Amino acid sequence: MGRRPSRDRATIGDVATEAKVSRATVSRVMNGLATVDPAIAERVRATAVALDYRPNQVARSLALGRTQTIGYVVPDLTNPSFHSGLRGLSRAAAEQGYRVLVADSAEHADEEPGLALDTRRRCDAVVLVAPRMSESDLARLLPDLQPAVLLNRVVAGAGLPQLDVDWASGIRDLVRHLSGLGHRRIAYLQGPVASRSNTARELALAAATGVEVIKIRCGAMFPDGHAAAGQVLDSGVSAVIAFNDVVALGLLGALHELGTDVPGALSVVGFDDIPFAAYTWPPLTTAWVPQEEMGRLAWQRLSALLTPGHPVVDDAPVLLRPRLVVRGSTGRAPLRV
Amino acid sequence: MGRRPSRDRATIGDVATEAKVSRATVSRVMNGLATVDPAIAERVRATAVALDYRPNQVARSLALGRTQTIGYVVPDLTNPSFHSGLRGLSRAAAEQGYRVLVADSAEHADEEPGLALDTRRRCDAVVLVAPRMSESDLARLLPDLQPAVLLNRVVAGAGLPQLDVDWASGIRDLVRHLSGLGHRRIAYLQGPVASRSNTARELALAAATGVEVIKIRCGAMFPDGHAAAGQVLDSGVSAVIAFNDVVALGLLGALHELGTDVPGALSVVGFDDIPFAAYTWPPLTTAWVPQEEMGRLAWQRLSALLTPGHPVVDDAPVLLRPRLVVRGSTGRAPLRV
DNA sequence: CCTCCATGAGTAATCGGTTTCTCGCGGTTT
DNA sequence: AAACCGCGAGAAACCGATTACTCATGGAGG
Repeated sequence: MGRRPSRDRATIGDVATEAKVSRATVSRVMNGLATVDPAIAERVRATAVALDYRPNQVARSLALGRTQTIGYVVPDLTNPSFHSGLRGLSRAAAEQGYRVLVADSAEHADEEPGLALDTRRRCDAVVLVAPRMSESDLARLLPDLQPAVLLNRVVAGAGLPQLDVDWASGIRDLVRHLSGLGHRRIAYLQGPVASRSNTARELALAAATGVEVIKIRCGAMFPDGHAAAGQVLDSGVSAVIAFNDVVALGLLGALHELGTDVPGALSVVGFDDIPFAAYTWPPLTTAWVPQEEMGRLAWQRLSALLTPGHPVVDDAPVLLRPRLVVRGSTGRAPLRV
Repeated sequence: MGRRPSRDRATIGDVATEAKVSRATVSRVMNGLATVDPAIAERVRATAVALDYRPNQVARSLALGRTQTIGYVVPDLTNPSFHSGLRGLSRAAAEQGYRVLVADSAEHADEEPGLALDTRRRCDAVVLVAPRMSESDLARLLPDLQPAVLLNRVVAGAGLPQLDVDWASGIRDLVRHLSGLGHRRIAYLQGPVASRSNTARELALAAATGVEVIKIRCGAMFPDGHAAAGQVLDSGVSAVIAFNDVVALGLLGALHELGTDVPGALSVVGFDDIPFAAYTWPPLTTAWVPQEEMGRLAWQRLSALLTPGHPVVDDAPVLLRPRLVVRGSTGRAPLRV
C-alpha cells in the first residue's frame, strides 16, 4: 500500500464526499466536461476551492497514459550552446502544457544510453543531444527511445526526426570570408575527436579549395583554446577557425596575453555565435547557429509525434544553415615575404 | 479507462504471467527484496529481460508517493548565472536517483507563482529562484510549495531552507580592492530595480566609507552594460562596479569601441565570475560566486527534507561568501587634478 | 397514457505498480 | 507426535486519477 508522502492533500475522493457527488463527477467538473448540471458543477468547484484541492498529476498521468513531460538529454548543461536550445524547447513546450526534464550525462558518453532510457521512462518523449555517442550505441538505443528527436546529429535510416546544423555550409562561409580577406594558410582548432560535428567541420575544410588548412588538436572548452595559442602562432598561419566560440574566446584571451594583434597579425573566427561573442574584444566573427530555433523545431516535431494520428515520420534530416556574422576579429591577411 | 499510449510495453502483469508467479513477486524481484527464492528470482529476471520489461515509472511514483523528481524554477534559463546552479543541482540529485524538471518563467514575475505551483505538483520538491517576485506573492506561495528551497533570496520566517549569496561581503571586497588602488569615485551600474540582490548590493555600497558611489540605472544583460558606457564616462569616475559580469562585459565591449583604456583610464569589476570572465580582455576582476556549490547545497537541503524523519527545518538562511578574483580589468586610479 | 430517447450522474474497471496480510509448507523444539 | 516458528509467495487492497457502462429521470412524441 502506498503511504501519504507529505502533509495530507485533498484527493478527488475527499472532494467527492464533501460535495456529495461521485469521483467521476468531480473529475468531469475539473476537466470541464459539459455533461454536468451547472448547479452541481458550481458546488464541486466551490468544494474544491474550499479544500484547496489540486489534482494529483502523477495519478492523472497514469490514467491518461501521458506525463506531459519531455526529456532533454545533453552531455553538459554548462555548455552555452545547449542553453539556447533548452530555452527554445522549454518555452515552446510550455505553450502546450508540456514540461522539460533535463538530464546531464556529465560528458560520460558510455552512460548516455542508460541515462536516455531512464529519462525516457519518465517522459512522453525525448530530445537527444549526444554528439559523442558511438554509432552502434546510438543505433541500439534509438528504437527504445521513441518518440524522440535527434539533435545536432544525423543517423541514416533512424526513423525519427533529426535536426542538425549544416556545419559544412557554415565552414564554407567562414573559409570564403577568410580567403576573401587574403588568408591562404588557416589553422583549424579541432573539437573533441569523437564529436560528430567536428568530423563534419573537418570534412568541409578538406573540401575547401584555395586555402591550406593546418589542423591542431584542441577541444571544446576555454582552456583548450587558451592552451592552443602557442601552436597556432608556431604554425605560421594568418587565420584560425576555432571549433566553436568558446574555444575561440579561450584563444583570444591567450593571444592578448601574448600581445598578438587580432586581427592585425592573426584573424580568429568561432562557431555558434554565443551571446558573449558580440562583446569580446575584438568582437568575434563567427557563424551564427539558430539554437533556440532548433529547440522550437524539436518541440514541433515531438508535438507532431505525440498527437494521436502521428503522421509518417519524416526521416530526412533538417539542416539548419548557420549565418556568417562578421565582426572585428577578422581582417586582411598581413603581407608576407 | 486509460489507453495504451505507445506501442505495447510489457507490464509487470505480463512478466508475472510469463514467469508463472504473482505480480507481487515480480515487484519484489525488481526491487531486490531478499525474500524471494533465488531460483524464482532468476526466472523472473530472465523473463523480464526476454520481454524487455521496464517498470513504468509513473505507476511506481503513484504507488510510492514520490516521483524522484525535483523542480528548478528560474526567471530565464539563458542567464549564465543559473547554469552552474542547475548543473550542481542536477548532478547532486542524480547521484541519489533524482531528476530535475526545469521551469522558465520567461521573466514574467507575475506568472511565477502559478508556474511554481504547477511544477511542484509534478515533483517531490522545488528549488525556487525568483529574484523579482513580490514579497507578498512569495509569502503566499511558499507554504504551498514545500518542501522547497529558496535560492538567491531570503525571506524572514519562511520556514524553509534558504541559500543566498552574501552580496554585501562581495561588494565590500570589491570596494576595498578598488579603494586600495586609489579609487575614490566609483560608479555602480544598477541591476533590475525589483531585484532583491540588487537591493542588497546597493545597501552595501551605501555603507561603504571612503569612496563616493554614483549610481547609474542599468540592467542585467549585455546590452544594458553596453548602453551605459556613455553615462559612465560622463560621470567622471575612475572605476565601475557592474551589477554582474554580463553587464561588465557589455560595458567592456562598449569601452573598447570608444577607445577607453581599461584599466588605465577606468577600472571595471563585475560580479559572479561566470566562466567567460577569465577570458575577456582584459580579464575581468570580479567576485566569484559559488553557484554550482549552491546547487549542490540546495539538493542537500532538499534531500534532508525528503527523507522520512525530516528534521526540523533550519530557518536561518545560509549565506555563501563570494571571493574576490583579481584579474586585469582593475588597476591604480589615474592621477587627477 | 405509454414508449422512446436524451441527459446527467453513479458504478466499477482500469492504468501499473507496491505492500500488507494471510497462509501453506517444512524444519525445530519439547 | 503435537505445537511452534520462520520463510516464501500469493491474494488483495491501495495510490489517485479517468472513463466505459449502466441506470434513473423527465420531457417529447405517438
